[in-house]
Order: sequence, then C-alpha cells, then structure tokens
Amino acid sequence: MSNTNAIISLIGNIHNSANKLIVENLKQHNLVGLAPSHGDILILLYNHIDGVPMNKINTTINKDKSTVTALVNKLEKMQLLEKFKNETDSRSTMVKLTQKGLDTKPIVIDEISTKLLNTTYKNFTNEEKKLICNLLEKISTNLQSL
Amino acid sequence: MSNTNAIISLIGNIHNSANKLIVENLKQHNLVGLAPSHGDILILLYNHIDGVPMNKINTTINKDKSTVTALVNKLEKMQLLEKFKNETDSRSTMVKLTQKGLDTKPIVIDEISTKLLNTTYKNFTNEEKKLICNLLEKISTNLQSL
DNA sequence: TGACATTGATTTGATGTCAAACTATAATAA
DNA sequence: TTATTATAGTTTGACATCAAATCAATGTCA
Repeated sequence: MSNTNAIISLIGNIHNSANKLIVENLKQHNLVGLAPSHGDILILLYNHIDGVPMNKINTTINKDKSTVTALVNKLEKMQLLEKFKNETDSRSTMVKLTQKGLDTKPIVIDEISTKLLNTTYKNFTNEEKKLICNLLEKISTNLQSL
Repeated sequence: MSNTNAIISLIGNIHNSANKLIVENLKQHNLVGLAPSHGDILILLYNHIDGVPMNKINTTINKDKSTVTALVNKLEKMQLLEKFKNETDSRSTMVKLTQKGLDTKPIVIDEISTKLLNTTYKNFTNEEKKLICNLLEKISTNLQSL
C-alpha cells in the first residue's frame, strides 16, 4: 500500500541511491573520491571543448559559486581540467578539460549515465517514462513557485 | 518538451527545493539553523513519546550513526530533546523530546509538512498522486537492487 | 567461565555545501 | 573622468555527512 504522503522521502531516497550508484561506478573506473557534482562538471565540459567560465558552471549545476571553486580545484589537482584566463574579461576564470579529462567521457557518458538511466527505468514502458517525467516537472514547478 | 533522460536531475532539483522549503519554514518559526534531517528526527520522536534508542533514529532517517550523533547533539544543545540511558542495555543511548521539543509539533507537522505536501501536489488529482507514487516506488526498488 | 564476535555509540578526519566577507575587474552614471 | 554599482571568483567559517577507528557493553560458543 503506497502512501502518497511519503513522496518527498521517496524522492530523497531515490536521489541518494542514484548518487551512490554514480560515486561507486566512478570509483570502479579509477575516478576515486569524486562526487556526483564533479561528474556534472565533467559532463558540462564534454559539450564545451573550448572551455566555459566558472559562473557558467555554477548556474548549470545549480551550486554556489564557492562550492564550484572547490569542486573545480579538486578536478584541477587530479589533472582532469585546467583553468585559464578569459582574454576579454580578466575577472573571469575559464575552465576546460585536459586530455585526461576528455578520456573520461566514455566512462561517464556511455557507461555510468547509461547504466543509471537503464536501472532507473527498468520495467518502464515509454508511456510511463513520459508520464512520470511530466508529473515530476509539475512538482518541480510547484516547488519553485515560492 | 520533456526529455526523459533528465529524470535524475529533475529528482535532484525537487529534493533540493523541498529541503530549502523545509529549512526556510523552520527558520521562520524560530528553529534557526536546523536541517531537514533534524526535522526527520523530531517527527520520529513525536510518535515515540517515551523515547527511542539512537540506532532506531539512524535506521529510520537513513543516515550514518555518526551523523545522527551530531544531529542529536545539536538538538540537545537547543534543548529540544534529551538523552538518557537505557536501563536494560547500558550500551544504548535513549533520546526523547523535552517540552520545548514537543511544542514544535504543530509547527513541524501541521504547518511545514502540510505546506510541503500541498505545494508538491498542487494541481494533482488523486489518481495522479497514486500514479506518481507507484512509479517512484518502482524506481526506488530498481535503484536499490544493486 | 573465558575468548571471541557482535552491537551501540562516539570520535576523528575528510569533504561537499552554503553564506558572508573580501578582492579585483568591469560597467554605468554623474 | 571619477565615483558608484555590479559582476566574477576566492577565502573563510560553519555544518551535514560519511567512513574508519575506537570504546564499551552484550552475546555467544568452546
């Protein structure tokens, strides 16, 4: 019997499980000590080969700019990306992947993201996928209207 | 147009929004500096007036026992609860609400939890509520099967 | 009964996260 | 042009969280 009051904790549990899956799979591919947010940054950078400014990262992954500073510094220390100065605006720090960072793409995209999605949607019809996404969109909108 | 690939980040966003709502509402009721997990502990204790052991808390709210130690210590410092020794097992630390802790019940339950639920389900039919909860249950099961 | 294993909780150390303060640069207005 | 305001990042401090190590008490098995 499903109690519709438990939806928020249900969502919390799913979020945590997904995060755990991500972190464990990163670890299994030698990307030890990375958090889901690091993965989010990598995914953003795969699509912006020439680099993005820091503030593009924090707006995209929805984290505080100071958080992004720390996350990027860690990835830099692991030599997965490098910082460089924006030519046209010297306030701005740009970030791009190194070759080592680029090499993680098949792992992060083809393996982990795909696995996560397949696991999530196991035993789902296409109709159900669309349905739940639409309902979740509605909830997301509801909660952001405050 | 909704992309079913974004479901995990959608769920993450909802989780974050819900947490923000909880924290802000707690703050507005003089419960400053409390996190959602503190609220989870309070809710558990409302239903166990005579107290519960620490390990009951961490299994219920799904957090590491060391995390619960810190959370409970904070609530104790705020005089919302008190620790006492289990008579029959002296390894076990029991926790129960103080009067001040009990007084938060109408705020946490009647105000915040209700508001969160109403906001979440705005423009939802009962059918949709059941539907999304069932689908989320399925996802939760899928992700825990690893 | 005594050794070993298990369980309950705390401590310690590391890290993601946020908010606030701060620095530096750019943009705008007077 | 100078003063004010806005923007981009970093630093600092606080805290939730986890994992691993530790400690204490209970359970179990020989």
